[in-house]
Amino acid sequence: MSFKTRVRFAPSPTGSLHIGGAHTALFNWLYARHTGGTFVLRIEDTDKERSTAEYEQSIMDGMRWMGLDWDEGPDKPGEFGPYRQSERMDSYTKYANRLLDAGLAYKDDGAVLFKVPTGKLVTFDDEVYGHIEVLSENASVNQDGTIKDIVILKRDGMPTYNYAVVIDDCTMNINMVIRGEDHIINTPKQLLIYQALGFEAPKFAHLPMILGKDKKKLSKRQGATSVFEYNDLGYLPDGVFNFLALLGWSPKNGQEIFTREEAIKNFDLSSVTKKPAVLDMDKLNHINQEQMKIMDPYKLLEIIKPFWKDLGFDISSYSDDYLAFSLQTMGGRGQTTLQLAEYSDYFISFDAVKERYKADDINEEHRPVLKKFYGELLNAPDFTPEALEAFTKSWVETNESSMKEVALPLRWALTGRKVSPGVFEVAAQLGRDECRRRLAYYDLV
RNA sequence: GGUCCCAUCGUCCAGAGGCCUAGGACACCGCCCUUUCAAGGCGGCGACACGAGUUCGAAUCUCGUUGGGACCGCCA
Repeated sequence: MSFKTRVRFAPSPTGSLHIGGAHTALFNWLYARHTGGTFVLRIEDTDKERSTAEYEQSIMDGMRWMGLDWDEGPDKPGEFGPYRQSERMDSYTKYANRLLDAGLAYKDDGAVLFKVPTGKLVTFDDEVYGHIEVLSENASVNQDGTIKDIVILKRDGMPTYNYAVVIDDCTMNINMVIRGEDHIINTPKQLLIYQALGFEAPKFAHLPMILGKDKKKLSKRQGATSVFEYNDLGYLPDGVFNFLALLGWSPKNGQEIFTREEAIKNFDLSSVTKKPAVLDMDKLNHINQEQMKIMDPYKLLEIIKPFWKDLGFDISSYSDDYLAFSLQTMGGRGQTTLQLAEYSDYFISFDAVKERYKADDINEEHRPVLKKFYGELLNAPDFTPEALEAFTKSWVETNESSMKEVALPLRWALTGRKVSPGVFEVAAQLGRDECRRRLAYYDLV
């Protein structure tokens, strides 16, 4: 018997895709891909006031940015569509009538309410949290503790969340519901509706919350809002992906830096943790850096290009080969794409160097020595890092100089920075002519 | 207040009764390499919330306490 997994990510288009939503979407995606199942994107736009088409678009763009593709959704018709709740009104009224006819629901002020039964023990076995049971009269209560019947159709005719999810998950054949832990408390209410309708409930897997530094639930105001902000801050989709995957989960083999393929292969719902996780930007930085290291240099280049442009650099005269190798030469320095773009600016702009470095630290007594050395260095037969370094080492020895004395000023003249990759690697990448130009500008050759 | 959930280094995770004088990663600190570190190497600091049980033996099981979180909308 073949059983195909069907999971869904069901955001409401009342805001962009934020980090918590991305986390939930990611785990659904991982589960679907790991099991070879189907990942459905359903838009829960029953709040007519706050839902917008722009947010819906933004959420989808955010998911695409993260590399989370869905198999069925508003833009990808499938046999269980439509995929916006606002377009599924027929089923909501149909089942509401069924409940009404059975005497399990009633109308009040134009709304339809589901009558919460008493004395029933509602239980379910969460894939992450284990066995959970709640007395039906405790499933939905007012602030004062009295039973509160569940509104299923609002006065405006739209279904409420707890009702629409049940109808949709059921009619869309969703068999595994993976969502945030904040919904664990809603599950008994939904289960009551499943039972009243005679539906078979899906399995549930709740995910631990992601908390801010203050250990409070991440709100729209707190921390970054949309995942796109992470892009602007310099984070790779792969970095955010890897980082988020590690919040509440870790592969059995202990690997921390992994590709999407590895994550899919190793993903396992049973090893998801229950404890809420605090978002740690330091860790994100580190993972992002590691992801930049293993990323294909030409792909990384395409991501870096816009940052260089934003920084005001014109890179049109450089080949992709030169640019990509320049990034390679950076040797893993920089934690974000933004930093990488900044740190590597001397490969694409001498103006940036000139702005930073005025050569006023050059001791005039030493200038002749430097000129002599750089003059010879520029004429080195082989302009490779190894050859340049070997040449320099022997030169400082025979001329009673030191590496520090000649290499440090060279770094300053070439990069305008105190810190850089090995200066001979930088020189080789810049090329003989460019090195000559820069040294000449500072009157060092 | 009520209901539900959670509880291992500052943070993220390992740990599913003896392998734990609790392991890894990030951060932090120190050392090393080197022409520099924003790269690399090595090391250090640092936790089982508390109390009762159960057991020959508990971070792991049970109960309680404490602490934290979520939810209590005709929002989702």
